[in-house]
This record gives sequence, C-alpha cells and structure tokens, in this order.
Amino acid sequence: MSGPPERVTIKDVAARAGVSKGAVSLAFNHKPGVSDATRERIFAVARELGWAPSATARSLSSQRVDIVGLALCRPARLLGIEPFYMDFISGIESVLADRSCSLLLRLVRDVDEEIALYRNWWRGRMIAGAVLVDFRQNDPRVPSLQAIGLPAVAVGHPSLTGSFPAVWTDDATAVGEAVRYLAALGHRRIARVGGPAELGHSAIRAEAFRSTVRGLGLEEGRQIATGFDEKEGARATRSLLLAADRPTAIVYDNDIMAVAGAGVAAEMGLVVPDDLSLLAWDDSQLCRITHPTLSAMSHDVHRFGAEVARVLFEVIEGTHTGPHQVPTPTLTPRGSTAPAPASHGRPA
Amino acid sequence: MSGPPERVTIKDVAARAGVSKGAVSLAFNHKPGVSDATRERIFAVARELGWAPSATARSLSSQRVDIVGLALCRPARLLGIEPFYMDFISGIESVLADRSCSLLLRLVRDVDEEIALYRNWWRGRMIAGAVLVDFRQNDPRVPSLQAIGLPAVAVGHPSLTGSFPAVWTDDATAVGEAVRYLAALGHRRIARVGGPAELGHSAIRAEAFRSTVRGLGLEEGRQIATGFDEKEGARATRSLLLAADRPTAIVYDNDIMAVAGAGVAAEMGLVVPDDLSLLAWDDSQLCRITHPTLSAMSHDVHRFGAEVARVLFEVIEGTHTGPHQVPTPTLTPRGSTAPAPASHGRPA
DNA sequence: AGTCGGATGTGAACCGGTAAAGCTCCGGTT
DNA sequence: AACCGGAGCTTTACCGGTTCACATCCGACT
Repeated sequence: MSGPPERVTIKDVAARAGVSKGAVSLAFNHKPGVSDATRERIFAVARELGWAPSATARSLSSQRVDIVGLALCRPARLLGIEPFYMDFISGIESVLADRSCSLLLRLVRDVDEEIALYRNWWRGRMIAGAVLVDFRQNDPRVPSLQAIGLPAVAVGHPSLTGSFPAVWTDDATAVGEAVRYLAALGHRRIARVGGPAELGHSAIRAEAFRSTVRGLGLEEGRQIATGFDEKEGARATRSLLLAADRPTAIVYDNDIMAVAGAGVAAEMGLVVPDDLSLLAWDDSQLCRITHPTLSAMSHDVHRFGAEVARVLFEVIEGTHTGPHQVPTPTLTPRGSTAPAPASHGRPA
Repeated sequence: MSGPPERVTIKDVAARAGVSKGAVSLAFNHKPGVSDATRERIFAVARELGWAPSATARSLSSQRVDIVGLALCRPARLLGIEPFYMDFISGIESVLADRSCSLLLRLVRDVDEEIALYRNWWRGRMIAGAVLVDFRQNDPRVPSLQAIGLPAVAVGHPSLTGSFPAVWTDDATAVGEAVRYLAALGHRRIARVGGPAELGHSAIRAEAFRSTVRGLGLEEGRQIATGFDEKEGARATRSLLLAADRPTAIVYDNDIMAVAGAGVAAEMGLVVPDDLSLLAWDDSQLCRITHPTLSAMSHDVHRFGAEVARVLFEVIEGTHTGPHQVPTPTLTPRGSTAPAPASHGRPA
C-alpha cells in the first residue's frame, strides 16, 4: 500500500515553497540571503511537510558533526551501580543539549578496544571529539589518540593526560582535608580503601594520604587497593578491621565501597560512628540512603561533567586555552564520622 | 606547519592502489567484483594510509545508519543512583557492538522533549531506530512516534505500547509470587511501596498486588505510590510503619527505595527481618551491599537489554515477528525476609 | 573462427545537504 | 546615461561514499 517510506527532502520543500534548495538551506541555517517573507514561507512549508534537514547529508557537506563520543571501560557490573557516571553524563548532556549535540556512548572491555573504537569513530567522521576518562599512569591512549589527531578532553590530573587538555579536581588537597578532619576528631589510626593501583588518581590520592598522615604525625595508615566494587570494598574493610591494631577511621575512594564497608562493620558488631568512622568519596544519593548516613567528600559531579563538555567544545573549535580545574571536593559530615573512641583517643 | 587536518578519503586510497573508487568500495564491503589480489592491495593501502570509510558519506548514500537512539526521561539525580539503566544499557550495547552499531544517548526532562528529540533524530536520519522506556497509560509517544514512522521497540507491557513491538517482563506474575512468598512466611499484613501512578507498570503491579492479596484472604494491604527515589521511599516507609496496624512486610518497586526503607526501619528501632520483612525489586548490587542483604525479585537486566536490542534490529530490518516476553523476575531470598513476628503471625 | 559468459573493473549518477560564485533587480550616485 | 552596490535568489560544484549500467579481457564451447 504505502510502499517504502518516501522520506521528504530539501528538494521537496524547495519545490513546494517555490524556491531553490539553496534558499531553503540559507533559511534553515539562519543565514542572510533570504527575505523574512520567504524565510517564513519556507518554514511554513517545512512544518507542513514535516521536514528536518538530514544530519547525515549536512555533516557530509559541511564537514562538521554534532556528536561527541564517550567510551566507558569499566566492567558493566560496576558501572551499573556506581552513580558517578550517570551523573557525570547528565552534566555533559546539559551542555551538549544547548548546542543540539548528542552523546555517543559505548561500553568497552579494555583500553585496546577503546582505542580501536575511538579510531574508528574519528576516522569514520562519526564524532567531532571525545571525552576520555579513567586515566592510568602512562596511559596508552595518550600516544595512540594523539597520533590520529582526535580532539578530546581528558578527565584527570594533567600529569597523566599528556597533551590532552585536562579537567580535574584537586584530589590531593581533598585527601589532605579528609585526613585532617579525621585527625581533628582524634583519630590517630586511619586507613584508606583505594581504587585500582593502575588508575592515575588512585596513585595521587595514595601519595597525598601518605604524606598528610606523616605530616600530622599520625600512625602510618594502611592503604588497600581494590577494584572499586562492593565485594572488594567489603573484603578490604574486613581485612582492616580484623587486624590487631584496627583503624578507628577509614577513608574510601568511592561511595559504593563505603556502603559495603558499613555493612561489614555492622556484621562484625561495630557501631558506626561510635566504634568506627567511615568517610566516602564521590558523594551521591547512596550516602544518604544508608543508616547511618555516610559522611563524604562531596563533589558536584554534574557540574564537573558540564565543565568537561564546555572544554571539549573549546577543543573542537580550537579556542581552547589553559587547563581547567574544577572545585576541590569538600567535606560533608554526616552520621558516619564522630570523635575517635576513648580507648584509641588522642593522647593528652 | 601542518595546516588543516587533510583527512584521507576513498579517493586517495583508490589512487594509491591504482584502482577506481568503486573498486575500493566493493573491496571494503566484501562484495564480489574485485580479485583477491586487488582486494589485498586495497586493504594494504588503506592500512598504510590509515583510512576508514566515512560513516557520514556511507550512510548518506546507502540510506542506512548504524546508530540507535535512547532517551531517558527520569530526573538525572535518580538515574544516577538507579543501577537499572546502566545495566540495561550495557545489555543493549552487548548486542549493538556485534553489528558495530552505536548508541546515541540523551537525557530529557519530559515526554514532550523526548518526542521532539526522537522526531528530530528520525527526520534528521540520525538514528535507525529507538528504544522507548517508561511507558505510561495512554502514553503520548505512541501516537506521535507512530505517526512519524519511527522504528522502535517498546519496553513495557503490550497493553501500554500501542503497535510498537513490546519487550516485557510479566510483572503481574512476579508480584503474585512475591506476595505468596511473604504470605507463606506467615505475613498477613503486607504493604507495597510502588512507583509513580502514571507509569504503566506501576498500575499493573498495583492491580496484581491487590488481587493476589485478596485471593489469599490477607488483610487489604496499603499501597503507596512514590516518585521512585530514596526520599519518597523513606517517607512512604515511615508513613506505613507509623500507622496503628503497621505491616509486617513491605514490597518495594525498586531497590533504592528498599534500601531507604531499611534505613527508616533501623532509625525507628525495628529489626529487619525480625520485626519487619523487606522485599526489593530490580535486584542489583545495591541489594548485596546493605546489612542485612535485601531479598529481591531478581531480574537479568543485562539480558533484558540485550533482548531489547535484538528485537529492535528485527524491527529495523522489518523481520519482526511477535511480542517478546523475557523471563519473569524470580524471588531471591536474602537477609531481609523472615517469618512474620509471632504477635502478627498467622492465626491457627 | 565466432560467440558466449563470467570475472574484474570503470564511470557516472546519485544520496541530501552546504558553500561560494553568479545573476537580477532596483534605488541611488556621479 | 552609465555605474555601483547590495539584497535576494539561483546555479553549480562539491562532500565521500554506494550502486548500477556498461566496458574489457580471457578462456571455453560450438
């Protein structure tokens, strides 16, 4: 009956409005060269026919694309639960939407797959640029992607991101603040459950933790590197709490592990925060649904994403200036941190 | 120095390989018409020059796109924390990746924006099809998107999705199972904290809950509709537990609200599961990081997403057959459900 | 010897836009 | 009267692929 869809093109609009394709193009791109009357007429016809310019054709001829790419490389299981990314993505989107640009998302298994993907996307002119996350030390993406000239913004400390423009938070300072806060509460044995050792920011935080602890003259705090998920967070916590000289406070590298840690504490009969203080990172709703609520190093992740997107556009347009630091995470005390228990208290 | 990027095109490859554009195209699409020797040579040159066909140009001429769209309409705050979507998306991706197809993601504020977005994407030939989620009763997307002929697969009960092919889980049966399980544990006053009333599956679950409770001769169970987030989940739980005849078991419509509910119970001095049983929905890691762990109606969300993607391809290719039901969520008992407390137990 | 047919390619048209040059009026200058 | 400049369009040449009708060559068959 209706046969193939027979979709309407610029030619149909032009014919119906009694003008040339060029005129329609000018009108739709809000360029001078057509009178207001004609412009109106063209729009009316377009509306009537239900026409919108083909993004494909448009970007073929204009050599511009309004899609940016994001590849996420953590295991799906983990991505699902970590609130960080969705919030981050929504921040990116908030900026993209203004420029009616869209986000191409792909979950990949490893860095090689990620590099191959970006290469295909870029060479295939599918994306105008990309957002790179989860930098490791000597990240292989830096040379590979720089070689193909992919415009990209890197989320991570400038020391890790090569010549890609970086957007980052000052994790070192934040870790310092966290430790000083706990020390002020009288804690002298503080541990840290960190992310994977290869991840660049893990190393930065670990080093900051070590130096702050030392600077304050606290006991050398144990640090455990994990895979960022709840299982490893629980295991690390258990290991810390079973040690003879168990810590009175633990700092976590994300909120999932902190929640899991709270579960372990409960399971071992320790009362949070009386017996043990817990401090999460990447504050999200997750920290507020538990009982007690979790103190955290908060972070406006949405805004972070938005800033990343803004910088990406600068890169794409070639107007990029310097590196961009976004506000340092700040401490949000809630129910999971309290003065150290008396027996472990600060010596007079 | 290097001037503009000067990206390599099919013409460069053809010239270098000493053949015509057409030959290169044939070779790259694995079509007959070029000898093996020539094909090899072309591939070698392409590799040498770092060329990949432009997706833009390719889809302009072939009239096909390898991108599918997904618009998510819940508030970002909520999306971030709800593990469901990331898991769902990763399931979709697992199928898309095989066909080297990508996912275009956008977060929207409301249904109108969503409709406008899909319309633009489709008319602009940006996507080959779309995944529609969160159906409401008399969903406005059904007429609007059907009118523009968007190929799409609907996630939701067929009674809600109009003529869009549906992929759904049998929520009614699952709710029945949940209630029967609790009844078997001796609970006679069971409540339910549901999602937004407008959402189609909320209505379906509510009705199934009502009829199962009635069928088993239990007390009429209170049901509260919420906005799906942790605040409302907590509030609803509080309201249920403060009532004179408080329930001995509560069924939640997702896992976030269940976790929040557990927090409220703790805050009110009720011990889960001794005083109160809780049952979550959309089982995710979240249910395993709390203490006690949450019993839940589990659901292979990843596989669900994969099935959705498969059906979408059928729709796009016009080979779609019947509606697709994926396995009904099954009960996964954990630490948050137990026999009803004696004082509320089943009468002899 | 003549022809048929498959394998291997070529060339040009086309997809649906954009961009830049060109053409036409038309009022205002010189 | 000849000239100019700008507003308002039209024409035309791309963009980088795909596709299809048509050339060419070569061995085989009658």
